[in-house]
This record gives sequence, C-alpha cells and structure tokens, in this order.
Amino acid sequence: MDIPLIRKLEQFTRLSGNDKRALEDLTVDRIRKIGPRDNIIHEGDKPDAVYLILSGWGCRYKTLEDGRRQVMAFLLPGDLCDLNIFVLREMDHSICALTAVTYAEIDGEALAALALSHPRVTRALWWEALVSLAIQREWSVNLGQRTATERIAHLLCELFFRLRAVGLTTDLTCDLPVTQAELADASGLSAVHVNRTIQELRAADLIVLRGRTLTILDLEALKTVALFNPNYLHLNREGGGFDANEP
Amino acid sequence: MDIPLIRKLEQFTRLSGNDKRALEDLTVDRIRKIGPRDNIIHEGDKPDAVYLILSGWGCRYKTLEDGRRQVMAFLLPGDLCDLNIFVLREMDHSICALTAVTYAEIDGEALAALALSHPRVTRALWWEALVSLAIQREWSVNLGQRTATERIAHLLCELFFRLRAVGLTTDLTCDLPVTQAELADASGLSAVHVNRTIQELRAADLIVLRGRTLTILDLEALKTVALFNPNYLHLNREGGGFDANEP
DNA sequence: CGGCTGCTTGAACTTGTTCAACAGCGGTGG
DNA sequence: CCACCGCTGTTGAACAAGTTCAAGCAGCCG
Repeated sequence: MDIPLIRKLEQFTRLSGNDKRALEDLTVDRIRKIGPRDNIIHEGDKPDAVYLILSGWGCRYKTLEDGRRQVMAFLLPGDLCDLNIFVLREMDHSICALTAVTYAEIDGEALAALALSHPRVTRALWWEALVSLAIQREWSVNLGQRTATERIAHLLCELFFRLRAVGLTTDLTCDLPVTQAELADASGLSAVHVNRTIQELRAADLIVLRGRTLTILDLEALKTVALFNPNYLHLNREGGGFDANEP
Repeated sequence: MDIPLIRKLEQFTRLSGNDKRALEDLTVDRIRKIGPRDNIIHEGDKPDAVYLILSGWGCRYKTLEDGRRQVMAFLLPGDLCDLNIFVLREMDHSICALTAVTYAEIDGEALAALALSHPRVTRALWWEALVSLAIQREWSVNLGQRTATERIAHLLCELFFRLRAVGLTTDLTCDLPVTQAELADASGLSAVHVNRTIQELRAADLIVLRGRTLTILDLEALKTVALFNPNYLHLNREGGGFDANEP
C-alpha cells in the first residue's frame, strides 16, 4: 500500500517499518468520501478531528462579506488539516473539496498516543506542520510581490514539487484538477487574467495545460520565470540525524 | 514584572502563579539587544534557539533576487520566533529588527523541559503558534483580495488588536514605529500609494498618525472599512477548560 | 549649516479588472 | 438522436487601480 503521507514524510527522514505500520494504522480509521465543492469543515465549526487527504484535491479558503474569495492553500494527497486544532475553539476559515476527495478522519487521542511511542514520526509530523507554515509565508511573497506571470508560474512550480514529493507525477507531467477561476482565487488575480497569463506561459513553450493535465516543458526556465526557489519546501532529507536504524 | 508573553498567553487561558514563574525564568536566560535594521537571523542560517521579543518591533521578510522585498510578519513584544525550528535545517527567510529590540534567546532544552512539567503552558504555547499561523493565512486574504485602503486599514486593526493583547495600548492609541516604506513592503503596495492611502484614512477621520504614534478615532468604522473580523486572532479566553485552579 | 531619511505631491504610465459576448464540451432529457 | 443547458475557457475593448519617476519639503542629527 502506497500512502502519500508516508511518502512525503520520508522526504524528510527515514522511517522504520514499525513507524510506517503505525502511520498506516491511523489511516484506516474512518475513511470518508465527498464530492467536488462540498465543504469538509466550515468557518465557525468546532473541529474535533484531524483530517488526512488520501486522494483528490481540496483547499482552504475564506470569503469576504461581499463575496470575494481567497484560496489560502491547496490541500493535496498526504496533507494533514490542522494537526493541533484541538487548542482552538472554532475554525476561522473553511476547507472544501475541489475534486472528489477521500480522506481519513483521525482520532486525536490515537495520534497523540502514536506521537508518544514513535519519536521519529512525531518529528516528521512536526516537519510537515512547519513546511505548511513556510508555504503559507511564501504565498505572502507571491501575492505581495510577484507579477501575474511570475505568480502563476510559481504556483505551478510549487504544486508540481509538492505532487512529486508524494509520487503523483510522471516525468514532468501531473494532474491539475482545478478551474482557472480557482487558480484566480488562489493567486489574487481575475479569472480573465489567469487565462491570459496561462496562454502566455504556453506561448513561451514553458507548459502544456490541457484538460486537467499539466506538462512542464522546461522546468528550469519555468523556475526562472517564477523566481522559484524550492528551499521553503524543505525537502532533501533534512532529518538525517533521525534516520531509522532498521533497514 | 510585566512580561508581554504572559499577558498574551493569558488572553487564551488562565495560568497559575507557578506557570508564570516558570515562564519568567525562561526570559532571564540570555537577553540581547540590537539596533534597528540589524538582522536577528538571516536566510540560510541554521537556527539554534528560540527567540522571544521583549521590547521593540521586528519583522520576517524575504527578498527576491531583483530586490523586491516582502515583509511576511510583524513581530511584536511577546512574540516567539519559530517555536520548533529545531526540525528544519536552515532558515528560508530572514528576521530583522525594525526598532531597537531586546529579545531573550531561549534554550531549546529548557523550553522542552518546561513543556513537560507545565501542561497549561504547553497548551498556551501551542495556541500562540496556531494564532501566528492563522495570522499568516489572513495576510494571504489581505494581499490577495483587499483593495489598498482595506489593506492598510486591516493591517492597522490587526496591529492594534495584537498590541492591546500585550498591554501596549492606551485607549485607542498605540506606537507604530515603522516607516511607510516598511508598511508598503508588508502590504504589497508602493510606498507612494501607502502614503496616499493613509491620507485617505486621515481625511475620513478614521485615524491620526503622526510621528510614530497611531490613534484610532473610530474603531468600529475602521473595522468596517477594513472588512476586519478579529476571530482569526483567537482572543477571548478560549482555553476555558484549562484554567488554573490556583487563584 | 549640511546632509540624511522619511513624507508628500503631481503627472504619465502600466498592469490587471470589468463587462460582455462567444466557443467548446459533456451531460441530460425529450 | 438531437436540442438545450450549464460550466469552463477564450477574446476584445473600455476602464480603474496602483506604479513609477521626479521633485520638493520637513524634521532630525551631527
């Protein structure tokens, strides 16, 4: 069984077979499926569990009173929603599915117990929380400083790298199951301008984007256009001091 | 002694005298002072301690290759820098002082030991980390969706609420020791436009901003202009179930 | 006084928005 | 089987918001 979360955590540190089994056990807990556009959690709800995306894409978003919407994060397979939400009384934003999504609802106590008995896993989960914070910060740079072209290119780079970390790419191709309107809400641009920007990237022979499939024709060039530096994703086996002893 | 961090954490939960003493002990560790514009940590550094701002303002920022700069967060007295930075190999951004700053360099082990012996404190520190994540998300909304006027008004509201939580306001007045250029870097606008926007807020009798002092003339009106909803700051004594038993 | 930094103003310019219309495609029901 | 619908993507043209450049002013410090 190939679990995206495990695949992702192993970008950071090596896990023992025992570690992996413990993680797998978590994800067989309560599996749920929902359709595109359905909310997983709504602003104002009291959260009571941790959600782990198993397949499909979701997003965090906020809506202003007048209807403007900002997508604050894309949630991909292997992503955890709010590891320690138990501390806060209510959600200050909503999470919804963009495609059909299957996710595991993980009991908080079970997760806490696992953390106690598997220090490497704990550390890896910390890593995943800190990376999602680093991503959130990079989005501020994206929204605040980059031009439309840089912004879209950066978003595509980030999504590609994150999907690759969970094994959801083949060569330079991956799924991109979001509408241009959703990209617009994530990049702070109008849908019309996202459209024109994508065409510009196409015309520069940087990407092919048809249907729901993205192919990057020249990754280095796309990174250059985007001013993309993957250091904020903290991949590359950082937790070297914490490798599993078992093979 | 009035420590901003304690004051802030008590917005969330009540702490016992014992809890507070333990926190105070941390902050007498190594106290450092630095001047405006000095870096506390630079991108690429390997972080080795947690920093707690005692007085003065700092900021997190990133600089793009061509010089564009984004301020991703303002660090106010009582703010902790990267609670669990121990997991990551190197900083993906820099932190610098905006004014003269005094901060405590807290030893990681000491903090870990405190966490074990004081569960309420642990929970309160969790709350502070989650709030800073929520703030980071709200900044995405600010940068992505709000107009210049809304953006500046929102930033002022946020800073005012955060300063009030650490007791650094008197009525509707507080310090605002940042230049318009720094506000520009934080709001993704040009310095010129920040200037005009501030004048607009002044002309609408919403604020007085002279020297380094901000006075809000009509907080409700400013909140309305900003589309500001303080829920993301998670104040209001949420950790009710975790109040200290001692008086 | 001189020089620096930060604030203010005007005017031309650029980037991205808005509005409106249309094309393509898949699904549905008559 | 075809007509129709709704959603997504595409295009054009007018428009608005914010940027850039350039200059002047104010306050502060040595």
